[in-house]
Amino acid sequence: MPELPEVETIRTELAGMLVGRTVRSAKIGRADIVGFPSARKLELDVRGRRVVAVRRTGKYLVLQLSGNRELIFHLRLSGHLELGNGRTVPRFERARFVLSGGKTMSFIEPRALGRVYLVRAGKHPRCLAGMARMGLEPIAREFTSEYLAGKLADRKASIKSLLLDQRVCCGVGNIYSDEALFRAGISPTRPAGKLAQPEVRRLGRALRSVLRAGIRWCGTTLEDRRYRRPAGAQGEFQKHLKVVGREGQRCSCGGTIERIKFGNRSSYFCPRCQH
DNA sequence: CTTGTGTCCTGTAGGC
DNA sequence: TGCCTACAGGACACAA
Repeated sequence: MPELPEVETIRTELAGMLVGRTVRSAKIGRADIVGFPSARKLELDVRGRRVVAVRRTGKYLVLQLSGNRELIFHLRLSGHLELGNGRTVPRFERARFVLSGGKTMSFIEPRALGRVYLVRAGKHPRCLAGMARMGLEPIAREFTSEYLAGKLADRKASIKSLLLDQRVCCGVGNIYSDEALFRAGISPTRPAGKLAQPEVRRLGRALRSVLRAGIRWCGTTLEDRRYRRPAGAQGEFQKHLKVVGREGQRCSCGGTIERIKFGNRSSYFCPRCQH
């Protein structure tokens, strides 16, 4: 569930707290959340490394460490990172990093689908292959309507499913894709290749603006999900959602928001605003 | 290559 | 009260 705006919010907050500190120790509480190399190897190899920078690429959070290492997190659906002082053990803590100065960073993941990886900088194992194949972020300068049009051309799959494909535009997930399609006035079920040029332009602009707004409001915290900022605060963008979570409610146009299923995921839209 | 489907994972909500 | 099932969904494996 953490999408680009949530991970970017986490990145900013972590950077202020972590950069310059050294990882004193790491404890993996549950081995299968380590995607690479292994729980034991990660614990041993991360020790003593200094956090040089905190970066983000798509939904991946990258802690750049001294000695040419990257500690990479993917929070998937329910993962989050929490800063603490070492006095308490949060519920669902799967990994803990103790830093110089007594701070701790807990990797909390109730569903255990999120992953942490420790790799040589730039050298990604097979389990991180998706990272190398990611498309441009909609907030990148190079993300033009020509770029988006090229990705959608001749594709028969629905625009909704392609927006979720990280090779098309990375960082977008279920919430922000629905909100962008609403703002662009495009139905999620439309075959991507059938979008007209002005629609693609509108969609590109909508993606950009909705992600920027998500960042500005520090992400989306929905009632039934667990996104929290590392210091514990909630996001605020849920107050600005137009369709997500509003099934059966009135759209500002007077129509009723609907929810449809795409395989395993749901998509919210207004059939009167979106065509 | 493209597209659709199943799988992972487990707390929570809702039904009976 | 308590058990059971469905659901949430990002990424990837896999089938057609």
